[in-house]
Amino acid sequence: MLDISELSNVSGFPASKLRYYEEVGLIRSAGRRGLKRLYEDEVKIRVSLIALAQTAGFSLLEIKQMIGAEGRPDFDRAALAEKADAIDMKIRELTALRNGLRHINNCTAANHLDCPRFQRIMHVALTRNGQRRK
Amino acid sequence: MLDISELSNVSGFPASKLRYYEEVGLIRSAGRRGLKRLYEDEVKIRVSLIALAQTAGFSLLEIKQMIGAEGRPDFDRAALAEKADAIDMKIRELTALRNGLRHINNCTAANHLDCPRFQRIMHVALTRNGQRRK
DNA sequence: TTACCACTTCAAGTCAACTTGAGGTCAAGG
DNA sequence: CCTTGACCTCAAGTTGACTTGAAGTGGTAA
Repeated sequence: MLDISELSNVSGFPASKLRYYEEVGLIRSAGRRGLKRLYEDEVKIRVSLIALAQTAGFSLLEIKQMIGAEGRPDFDRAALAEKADAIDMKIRELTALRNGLRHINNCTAANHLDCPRFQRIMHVALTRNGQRRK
Repeated sequence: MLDISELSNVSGFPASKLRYYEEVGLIRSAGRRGLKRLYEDEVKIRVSLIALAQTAGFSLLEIKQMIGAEGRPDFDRAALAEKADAIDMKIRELTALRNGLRHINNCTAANHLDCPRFQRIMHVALTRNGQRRK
């Protein structure tokens, strides 16, 4: 059991953020000492996961679908598989983007974006683009 | 040369978004016919790149550092290399996250987040977390 | 027992990234 | 020449993800 300042210290998240996450149901406190929140150790991992998923560009709502909202009510396997697939896609896109940037960095073409080599590198990522838009 | 509705069609972005991107300097119109914007073909790739980088979780400001703001003023190689490295990191984290989710999906442990196998999968991504926080 | 102070709540403020709406303009077709 | 409609500008509104500030509370040390 740790209180909010301890969790704040190990996670690097300000207390306000942790309270906010609790409010929206991403984490939960196991109880109170007086009016002060007490968190289980598990929460540390949850918070790390949240940070991780966020840098990956997922919204708090999407993250909720991944790591679950309330305490236990078993994960939605279908949603989870879907998210995993979405991440797979993102990885492929990011890989293309990274390769594209690295290519630009030692490409001599006048206009990098028009460079056919660049466009070939990015091809997979760029062409799927029209379809992705809702 | 294409006008804003054509660009909107091929990119899937509403015209308002394209005007906004122009306002903040992510794209630019090559001129006007009357008061209507005209875009060069290059812009299509730029817009795709923006979409791509956005799903990867980069802010418009960061994207500006990758694909450049104005017309030409050569890319900042250092910044570009840095971004490529950041993407590399993200790829590693996403890979861990994906593997973690897939593991959860056929793990029988009561509390998935406490499952040692899960934690080992996520280890790389989770431990770097405290350091990442500014 | 009282004072301290780290916590609490709740409302309001902030910032990025857009969207919406009102009112204006101008090239093209009739 | 005149209307039409797709574009324009600019201000204000929206949403997600928080932060900030004012006012309250209650274990703990003195």
